[in-house]
Amino acid sequence: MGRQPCCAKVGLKKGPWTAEEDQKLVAFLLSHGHCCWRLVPKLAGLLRCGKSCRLRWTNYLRPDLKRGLLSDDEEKLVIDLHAELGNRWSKIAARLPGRTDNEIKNHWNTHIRKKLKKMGLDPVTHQPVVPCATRPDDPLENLLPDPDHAPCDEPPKASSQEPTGSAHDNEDEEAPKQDAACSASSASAAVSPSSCSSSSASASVATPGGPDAVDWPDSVDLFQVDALIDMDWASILSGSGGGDIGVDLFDHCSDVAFDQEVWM
DNA sequence: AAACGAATCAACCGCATGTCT
DNA sequence: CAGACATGCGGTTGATTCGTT
Repeated sequence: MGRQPCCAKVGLKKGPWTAEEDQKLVAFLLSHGHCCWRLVPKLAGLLRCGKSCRLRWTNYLRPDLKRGLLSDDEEKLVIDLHAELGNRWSKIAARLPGRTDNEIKNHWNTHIRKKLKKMGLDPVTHQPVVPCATRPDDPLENLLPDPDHAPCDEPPKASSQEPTGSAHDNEDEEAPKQDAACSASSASAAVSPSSCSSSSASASVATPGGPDAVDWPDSVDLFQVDALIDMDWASILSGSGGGDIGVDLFDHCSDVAFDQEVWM
């Protein structure tokens, strides 16, 4: 049997999220945390699949997200970590509190890669680029002005990505638990550890961020969010009797001065 | 001011992995 | 142990924004 698609695709919305959808999702997650993402859209009253909700929360709505360009220090760290870990964006993001794997991946592809190339470094191996002329077997590529697409710029994957299994096996041991707990790729982890959420959250609030930065009100207590994430879902669901969870989704939002207008 | 191309980034897709029964 | 299912991850796409002509 093939696996079920992540959601019954029929009737589910795709594409950019509206402010109203964001509001529903945030209100729901702040009130109840999440148990299984598949149920979140249903319970929050969203016509989205759980995957989409998770992604939206992880990459955009989480209260501890920093917004805006990576600082020089962060960029340096990303480069170092990439040299160490390869394209393991989630692992890299885990070492940068308040940053998401998607954000780092995008930043890498749009900014850092170019920078490294300008510096004459191979963005994959982090070694000085070997001139294509040394590869006479591919005359067509040698004509390309942009090394981006030249094969000589793309060494065998194994050279930079860890040899299958090895790095994968080690990385979790190498990464301190604390850092892992700050993982940007896990919504629950992202808001739960007090050590990182408190620091990164304050940073995110303080950071001017991009124009569309999610401006979380100071009154959002991330420790409280932490607790919410770990709520007793069994009881919530058993009392829900299906779609109706018996809780006003926006009930708790007065506490956090929830205002989507302000965010956007 | 309009048209065009490049750059950016949010979101999607499919596969991998972990967990449960 | 195998199959089903949920979640996580990395690659890719496409809409939007920005800069240049």
